[in-house]
Amino acid sequence: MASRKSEKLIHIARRLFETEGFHTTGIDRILAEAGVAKMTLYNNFGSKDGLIVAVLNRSSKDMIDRLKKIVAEASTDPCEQILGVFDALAMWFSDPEFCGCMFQAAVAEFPDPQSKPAQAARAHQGAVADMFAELCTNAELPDPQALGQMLAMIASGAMCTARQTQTREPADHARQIAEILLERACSTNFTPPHAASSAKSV
Amino acid sequence: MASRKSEKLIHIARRLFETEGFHTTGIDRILAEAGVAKMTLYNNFGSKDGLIVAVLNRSSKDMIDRLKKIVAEASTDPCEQILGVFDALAMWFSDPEFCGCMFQAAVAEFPDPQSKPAQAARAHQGAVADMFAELCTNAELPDPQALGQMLAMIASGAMCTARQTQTREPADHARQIAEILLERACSTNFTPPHAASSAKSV
DNA sequence: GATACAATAGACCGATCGTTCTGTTTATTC
DNA sequence: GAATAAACAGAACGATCGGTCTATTGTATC
Repeated sequence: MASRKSEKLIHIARRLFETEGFHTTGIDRILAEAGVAKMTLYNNFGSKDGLIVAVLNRSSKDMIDRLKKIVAEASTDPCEQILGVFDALAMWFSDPEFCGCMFQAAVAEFPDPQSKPAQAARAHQGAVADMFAELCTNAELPDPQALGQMLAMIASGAMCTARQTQTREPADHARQIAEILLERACSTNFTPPHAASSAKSV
Repeated sequence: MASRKSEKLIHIARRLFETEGFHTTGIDRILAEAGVAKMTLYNNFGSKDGLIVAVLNRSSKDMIDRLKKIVAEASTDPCEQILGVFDALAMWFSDPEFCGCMFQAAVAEFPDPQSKPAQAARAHQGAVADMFAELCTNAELPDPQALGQMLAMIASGAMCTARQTQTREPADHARQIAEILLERACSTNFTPPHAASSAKSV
């Protein structure tokens, strides 16, 4: 279990699914590039859909882990950390190999909301929103849950627009919007996070 | 040309592509539901890809025309009109038959940026941004071009998140963000459109 | 060295896909 | 009513797909 072969399959399949789509990428293509026999795939994942789900789950975990790490290394200030996510997006979009968010593609290719890939995409969107919400909580911002969802939505819009327009601009726009949003949230009704010594209201 | 049969094909194909995807929807299925012969499709559109492009172009035109109409009927105030777009999104998401934005799906299913469907999607995103920019110009907001792109990006994020989460919340969040953005844009460095008589800065 | 098990290559299957071809029917125009 | 062209139904094509089956090879453990 978790053999070297199935790891290789996940790794190769992820790259192919990302760059060429789920339906258009045939099983034979994955097997050839991974140098793995067909039966190994079916013994480990049961079906192509099984492999797809495995790839999605792995990708979600990897992406969020990596984001948290980048963000933690970027700054100790919670608000700066939130903006760091959008800086990471900008770097991602600048990569010539950038080809959009896998999970948005998964939802598009598997329209049935009950399908496993759609569920995985839904879970991923939730995980991203939760990550943002956690950072908002750290920043002592009001209503971190809603704010987290908004930030995740802005990030989604940036990813999808970057894919459509083939530019990195959306990341910068998204960062600006996030800045404005955080500024507003800070000044509304809670203690400003940057002036930590001030008295709490009421 | 523009015969009743090819209109029927576009109409039926649009619905099927929307609800079940481009690749998973077979030609035979479209023909059966449209009650059209196979050769009629190939005589009118040349290929399945030709039909897909025709559907995308038609959808883009329809969607933007309809949006402009809704917005014009909603209010005469340019800022209110901008927010009206997000109200329209909210209504769209509430429709139980809502299944996401066709153009996002097209980009996902046709990863090659040079492909015709990808180009159509890029053109559509540009058209939406232009529409927002025009409204921003009417509202005498600063840098309407960039603002238009931001608003289009927020709308994209809402559509994509609504699809993933199967909720209408994203539309409300998007509207809130748009409000904040407009508020900021009004008060920054230009003459506030609502208090037209105030002195210009500097 | 024998046993057990995983992984191999590759033929094979049924189904489906987009597309082409054939021959017939319908509608339009003179 | 004849002529032209469009739309029709449906068989057939080659290709590809996901998945199964078989028989062989390598590699551990006892």
